[in-house]
Amino acid sequence: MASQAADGPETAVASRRSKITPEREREFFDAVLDQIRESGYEAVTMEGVAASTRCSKSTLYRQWRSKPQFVVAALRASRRTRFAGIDTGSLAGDLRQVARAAGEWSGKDTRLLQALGNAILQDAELKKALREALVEPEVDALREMLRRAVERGEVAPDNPALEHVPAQIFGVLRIRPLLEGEYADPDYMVRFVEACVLPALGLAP
Amino acid sequence: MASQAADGPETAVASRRSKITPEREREFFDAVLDQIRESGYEAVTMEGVAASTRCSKSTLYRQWRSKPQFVVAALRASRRTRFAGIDTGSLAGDLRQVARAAGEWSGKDTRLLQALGNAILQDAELKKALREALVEPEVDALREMLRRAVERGEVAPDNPALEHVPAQIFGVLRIRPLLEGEYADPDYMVRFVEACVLPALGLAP
DNA sequence: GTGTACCGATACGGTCGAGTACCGGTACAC
DNA sequence: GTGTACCGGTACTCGACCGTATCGGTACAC
Repeated sequence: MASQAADGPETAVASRRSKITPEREREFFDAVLDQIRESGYEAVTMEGVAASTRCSKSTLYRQWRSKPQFVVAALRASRRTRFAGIDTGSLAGDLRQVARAAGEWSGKDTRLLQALGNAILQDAELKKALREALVEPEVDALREMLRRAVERGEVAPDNPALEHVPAQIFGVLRIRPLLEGEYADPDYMVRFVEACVLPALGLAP
Repeated sequence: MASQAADGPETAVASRRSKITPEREREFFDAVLDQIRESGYEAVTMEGVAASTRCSKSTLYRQWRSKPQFVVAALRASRRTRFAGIDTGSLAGDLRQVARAAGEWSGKDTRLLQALGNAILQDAELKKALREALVEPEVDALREMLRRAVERGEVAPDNPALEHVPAQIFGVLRIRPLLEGEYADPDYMVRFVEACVLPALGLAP
């Protein structure tokens, strides 16, 4: 936020005549997110990030006013849409692809979600950034798939399972480490979609 | 752990000739869990707990060696089985009861789970205590219901949705705050069970 | 070549909380 | 009544980390 200027689509920091290249900025962001995944939000220190990227603490504080703002910037810059673009022609096919993709990045993203744990309960800005980076783009993409399926007549528009598809998929991703001690992998996610999501939508596997 | 003796089924602290009654101990545990829910594990201080229960920090450190061990003891003492005892005669009835019960305590327990966030990634003892207190008893009770249903012939023993029922229910509980901004309530949970869990098991609502 | 402005390094002030030590008071045992 | 052992209160040590200040070095502009 502090690093975003309203003067064009160029990268954030370049507009402040900083010598930090976008690639260098990416290194900072990757480093802080990695450390969050490893040690949790509270345990991450600006000194640790500075050390691991071989820059000085001053540099980080010059670009971002505080630790929360730094992390928020890192999250915003990591916004991704991994489900967008999936369109196999059938809902079952789409959801299998979603399951595979979700299983691929489950370890990294679920861990990040978990490691930010109580931090997002305390910091509304952080929570918003997390939702916009990791959750909303994917939910939107899922809803778009479901809309297409309804349009094609694969699923009745009033099927009550429709609204729960995102919760089913993200919920299982999130909870599996706690239930079974390991992150959800692509095979597991495909089995889950075929065993639970598709039948609830009235689609035979 | 430090407060558990192997000399009988009596309460932990009494065996150490402490003047802390079990009721008083319960106050300590409730206080620390409440503060965790409110501020997160890292932000909870022994001083804060002592102040809110009008005891001294010394007392807490006399009974429990450190903050992690204190929290672990509080979790162990809060072990509950809210699903055990549900037996309506049909799986659909059982799962509706489960949904209602889960919706009731969802706010408190989901919040606790979230607030312990990254702490359980760092402290294996804490993670174990949390699983044993909040997760395993309920999962066991669920599995027992499903076993009875299979025995009654309501569900085919090889139905692939069987193994995913706990993940579906706990997953949705856990993820809803992030997706929709509010905890799952009993009505929502019942709708979810009827729209997704029962159909996947081949049971018409 | 000179100025400017950012870089890395380091040192510093301030805050906060874990865990310890010590104190006087008091309840209970015998 | 005397001893023992725990209680609450407070003061303390110690370490960690946020955020600031300062300084010499250096790349780029012109």
